[in-house]
Amino acid sequence: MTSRASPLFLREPEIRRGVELLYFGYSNMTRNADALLAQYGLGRAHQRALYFIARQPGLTVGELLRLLAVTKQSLGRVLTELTTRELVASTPGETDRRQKLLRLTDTGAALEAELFDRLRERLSAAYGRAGQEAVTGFWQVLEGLIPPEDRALAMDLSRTD
Amino acid sequence: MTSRASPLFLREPEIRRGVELLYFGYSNMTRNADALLAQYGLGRAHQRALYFIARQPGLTVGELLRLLAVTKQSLGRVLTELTTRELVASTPGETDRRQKLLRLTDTGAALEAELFDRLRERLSAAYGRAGQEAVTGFWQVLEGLIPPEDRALAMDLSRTD
DNA sequence: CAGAACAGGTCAACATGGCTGGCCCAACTC
DNA sequence: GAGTTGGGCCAGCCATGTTGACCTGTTCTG
Repeated sequence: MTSRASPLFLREPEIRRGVELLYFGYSNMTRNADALLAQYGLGRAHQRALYFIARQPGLTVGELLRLLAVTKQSLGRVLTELTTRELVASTPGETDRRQKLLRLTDTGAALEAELFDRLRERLSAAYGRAGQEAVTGFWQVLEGLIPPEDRALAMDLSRTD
Repeated sequence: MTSRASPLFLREPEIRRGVELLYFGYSNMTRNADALLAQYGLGRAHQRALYFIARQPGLTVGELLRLLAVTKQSLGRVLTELTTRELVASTPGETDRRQKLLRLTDTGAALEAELFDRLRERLSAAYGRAGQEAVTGFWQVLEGLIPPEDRALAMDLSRTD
């Protein structure tokens, strides 16, 4: 079809390679935290919530919903458990008191740090092997995978870094 | 701790950025095929099986198990459905007749192509925006996320490209 | 100020896709 | 002939996603 006119790196084998690497890379990074999660009797859904609350303390339930792109129901379950176990706490919004501003408790923060270490372990090894330039490319491609309308949301997490 | 001595791109904000982009990028790419899968009444597990069978026709059940890193039980369910719906077929191995060499039927291949198009849509847009150099970096980092002992397995898929 | 819109919580019910453990057959290996 | 291996399949469990309905309280708006 159009492949004759496309640059080499846009042809099927190169796309397939990306699909596979993305699959394997993502799986392996996340799998690395599973053993730890199991010790605490938590699942990946809990980890994701902890992660984003750690990343942006004071975010609202609605914001977290948009980030995770799951239903209120799914998130609710996870959030209730995390709150019951005193890993997450919340305070009413200041300007809008309907909102709940989420944050980690000390225990929650400690656990999140431990979980993050498992991710870091993998990712920083990969960064180190590949080098700064490669890391930049890695970011660029991944950023392009996010639909434009969602991009700001995701990028905002790095706002204050 | 050691962060003072590390190159800038190995510090926490850069690692966090990678974690997030990997999460959002992976989610968005795969989500793009969901509507199509739903039309056929299939799930992501089916797509993954179809994908790898398309990628390496004639691979055995055991090889597929290793690639997907799930249990025999989980894969079995998926494979039975795909076979019943005549999307996947198999022939006994030539040297070892216990093995089943998996391949897609014509219908299966057509469906896989359609599914792959959804992935390609996203990924090639991202590749195009980022450029050849970035794509190389993207590959390098992701490759480093795969534990060394599994790397050969994953890389073998690109053998014949 | 009344009513609509919104943030969040919760219920019941269901689907998907992981998992374990056990047990089976047929084929290959020694 | 005995043990190992490739694959299949049973029952049952768990985590996490979904829908749709409905409730409370807060905020916004005419």
